Amino acid sequence: MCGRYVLSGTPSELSAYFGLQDCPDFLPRFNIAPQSDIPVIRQRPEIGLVGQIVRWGLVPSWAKDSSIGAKLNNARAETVADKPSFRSSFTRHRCIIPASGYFEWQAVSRNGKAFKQPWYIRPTEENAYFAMAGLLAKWVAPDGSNLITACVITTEPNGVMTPIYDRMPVILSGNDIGTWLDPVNHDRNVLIPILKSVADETMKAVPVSLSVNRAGNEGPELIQAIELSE
DNA sequence: CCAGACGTTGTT
DNA sequence: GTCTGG
DNA sequence: CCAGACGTTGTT
DNA sequence: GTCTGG
Repeated sequence: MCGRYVLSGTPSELSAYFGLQDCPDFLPRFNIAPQSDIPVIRQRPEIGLVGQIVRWGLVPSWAKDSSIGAKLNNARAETVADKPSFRSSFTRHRCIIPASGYFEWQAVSRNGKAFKQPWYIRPTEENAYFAMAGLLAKWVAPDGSNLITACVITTEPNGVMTPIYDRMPVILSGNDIGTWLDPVNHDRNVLIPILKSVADETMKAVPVSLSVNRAGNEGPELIQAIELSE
């Protein structure tokens, strides 16, 4: 899955990489947790690609209160087009969630004890970004205010992720990014097939320290590779 | 028909 | 809003 | 995702 | 065990 990630670049770097027409300000983050405000990329008709800050944790428009968002950090690619919580977002409100990399926890046994080893997964290419496939939803609070939220779509693991975990975020590349973001594209026969695990060569995984476990911790040391002891 | 759920993950 | 269960 | 709390009453 | 907060 994808429950913690990194976006360490600046708005101008992100704009240059993805060709954004506009991007709000944001700070570099090394430990982004669900319920955080995050930058996403969407396509505006007549304008092009733009950045926008939304909350991670999808709140569907029909929700009675926003608490359901705490559960909807991810959506499964296999069912996203059909589930009531995601269906309309899949048809109309797709986005890219840009990431410098993401974390995954590997269940291991060390000295006979269950233990979770965190890994950092980043693009093979330096200074590149992952374009994670995401969904958006707008929820209107009882007081009339709007809440825009997002979730990350997950799929089966590729060869890099299989030893670590049995799910991974959908990462789009090349033409698939434009196809996914095109707001007039409502064809599930086109959209569903691009939600596959990305090629092994595009990513590398390194083990990192347990510091990342605590969501309040921040800083580049969180993505520093460590030596694994037996 | 109305009522109630609507999700993923991991763990048992 | 829309689907499932009763 | 993981970490940490999980409660009421009354007093400061 | 389950929910909330980060």
